[in-house]
Amino acid sequence: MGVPELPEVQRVVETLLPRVVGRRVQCLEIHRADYLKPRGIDWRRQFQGRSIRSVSRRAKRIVFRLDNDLGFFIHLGMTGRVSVVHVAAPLPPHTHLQIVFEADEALTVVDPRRFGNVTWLGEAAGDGAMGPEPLTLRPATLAARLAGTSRAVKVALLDQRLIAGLGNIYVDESLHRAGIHPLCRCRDLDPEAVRRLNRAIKTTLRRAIRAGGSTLRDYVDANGDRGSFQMLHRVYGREGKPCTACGTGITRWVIGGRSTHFCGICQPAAPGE
DNA sequence: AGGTTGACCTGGACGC
DNA sequence: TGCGTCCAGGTCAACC
Repeated sequence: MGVPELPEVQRVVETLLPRVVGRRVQCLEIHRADYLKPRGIDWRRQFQGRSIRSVSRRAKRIVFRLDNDLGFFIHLGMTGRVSVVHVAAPLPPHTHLQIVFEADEALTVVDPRRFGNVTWLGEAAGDGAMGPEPLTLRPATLAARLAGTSRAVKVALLDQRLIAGLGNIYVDESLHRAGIHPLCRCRDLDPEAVRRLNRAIKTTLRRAIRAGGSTLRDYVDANGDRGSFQMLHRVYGREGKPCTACGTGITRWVIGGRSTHFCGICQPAAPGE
């Protein structure tokens, strides 16, 4: 499991950037055409004679712009990895795409479970349906978006249309830091709780980025380096272990079909739960 | 609208 | 050792 969420994707972008920006594309090696979306794009023609102008992050996407401003993104899904390797190196299993640059180095996309994809954007930004970025989210914006739904906060925070970039790990960690029970209904959160949540999300994500993300099994950045934020997890993956704040055993429930970890003392149930 | 469930995939963990 | 089963979660689709 790698589970690239916002912090992991941020690290991948930071480590990938110096290795690909400004480089001219020599050719594409497409090993699995159905990993590329949408169908019907002539990928080789789009990359003919082009170079990479920029690499950035939008939510969990790695967004590339070519020197003609047309773009594409890589979504790593759950087990996706990117690296820049010499084309003579043995091809790793589950390699779906290689973007070969001059000097025979290739941006290599590997994804065993193929939950990820590479998507052609063209001129579009492609993020119309996505919610705002958590790191720059203002409390009033979060409050307004939460007020529009009665779903459990755990479920809503995983919905990329509400906020884009959080996944299962960082939702659980953020809710614990904010002292909010995962089953709290969004529109029942008072302004003070929303402020705490907004701050908790940012603090959690910033610290995770600083620690290089969470490596549970096999997440690595574009340099092949592992993250260490899993050492700092307060609830995720810690069922039955003592809460770092109060010592109570961490509870694990399935909420919205997702494994959910919380402290029953530090994250009290809302009235009626 | 919100809820629930399953499908997509593979590899690793676990039980017998 | 070796097989079968379960589980992980990002996203989408189906259905109630």
